[in-house]
Amino acid sequence: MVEEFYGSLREKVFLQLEEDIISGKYKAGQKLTENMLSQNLKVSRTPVREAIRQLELEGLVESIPNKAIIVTGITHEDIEDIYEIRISIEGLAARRAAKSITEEELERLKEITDLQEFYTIRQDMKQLVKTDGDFHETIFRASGSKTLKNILSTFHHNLKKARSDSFGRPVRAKAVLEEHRDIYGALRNRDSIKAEHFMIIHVRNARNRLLGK
Amino acid sequence: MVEEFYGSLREKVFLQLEEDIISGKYKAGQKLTENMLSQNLKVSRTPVREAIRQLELEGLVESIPNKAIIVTGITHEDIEDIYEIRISIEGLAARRAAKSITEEELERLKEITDLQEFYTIRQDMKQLVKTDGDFHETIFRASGSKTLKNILSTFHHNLKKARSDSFGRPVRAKAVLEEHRDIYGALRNRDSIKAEHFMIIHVRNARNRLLGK
DNA sequence: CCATGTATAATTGTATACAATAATACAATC
DNA sequence: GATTGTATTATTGTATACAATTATACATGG
Repeated sequence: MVEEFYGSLREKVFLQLEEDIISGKYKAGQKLTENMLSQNLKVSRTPVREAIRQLELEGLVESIPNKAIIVTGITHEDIEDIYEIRISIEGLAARRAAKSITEEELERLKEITDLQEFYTIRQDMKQLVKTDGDFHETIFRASGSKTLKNILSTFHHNLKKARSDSFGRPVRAKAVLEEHRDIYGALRNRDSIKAEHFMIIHVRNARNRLLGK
Repeated sequence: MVEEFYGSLREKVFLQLEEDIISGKYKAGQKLTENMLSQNLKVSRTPVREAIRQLELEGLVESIPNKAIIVTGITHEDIEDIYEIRISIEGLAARRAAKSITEEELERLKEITDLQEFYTIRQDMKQLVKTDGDFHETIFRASGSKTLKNILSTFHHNLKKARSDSFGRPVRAKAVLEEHRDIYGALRNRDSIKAEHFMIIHVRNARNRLLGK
């Protein structure tokens, strides 16, 4: 079943290019042209250009005036950086969320972790990546900080591929589930200290699982 | 003397709108239209749209499909968030920079701090804001981390106005200069521990000077 | 053979025309 | 009077034409 896409062409192009760069279809250093992209994606250059401007700000491409668009991509070092920064600030997001999270958001977290348990048993890696993303996104939205939300959502985007590889073994998925439950429990009790603590541990473990350290 | 602008129209529009939002000319909640902006700035809608997409990613505006562009702006809370996050990660940038900074970049930092001393004596606040920005930008570029550079350059952009207000008194400018010299010295000695330490202190002080805590 | 100038092509930058969508005003109906 | 339907308007979304800039190929002169 093919999933329909209802957004604008620009959004479609943006997501597609992001996917193609993160997945490695377009490799670092590769030169892209607007014509080439608009022909490939069967849209005009206008939505392509708008998408390029956004990718530029995300650091996935570099646009050289009147010359070309160069793919920057996500390097191994970038991933390490992102985890290191996440360790610093995602705990902050959890601490904030413990104070401002709503009952609806807590309900949603519960639903997500239940779903996650279901998919962990089924070993459905694709869905696990999605629920993991949803879990974190709900928390940094609940933090009430636009700045935290902006940074962390970009990070999670850029880690998408790397994380999907990380769910390779069920034992890891189970550890992730337990860590999420710890964080959820702390948020439910509105214990900001524990929420921060568990989140820092979780992100650090996630990094170690991914980078094998 | 009017400063000439040599970049693209899109860049000009982006910087102008960013300035207008950060300075408060366009207030939070205000509705903008592409036509209005293109008429004001005497350019077509194309560069305006591209600029809007970037501002959207920076979180300065919110674009509602087929309806309008709503100004989000920078709130007092956003500024507090930005400083709190900067305290977490700008020290990291300094630590990295201590390891990877080049002789040229060190030379540049020296020039910047010398200039800063000059402007501190002259009490030229406008130039002090600029040199302060240059100092930090040089360091997080020297960190060699694309991710750190991206985040911190956005932060410094968004803090532009707030910081220009903070340089109001010469005693403060002098404190900033001393802190910069400490950081420079640590980087010159490639002492990553001290570089991180002094940077954290500096950002914390900057926040306190700005927010009066 | 190398340097330089020039014409050509490729690419991005901008403007404009038109399409799609959502809001609004207003009339018709109950 | 309230509600619903419809025409109009306003706004964003997309495509295309053209301008400006840069790269490339090639010829020309030393």
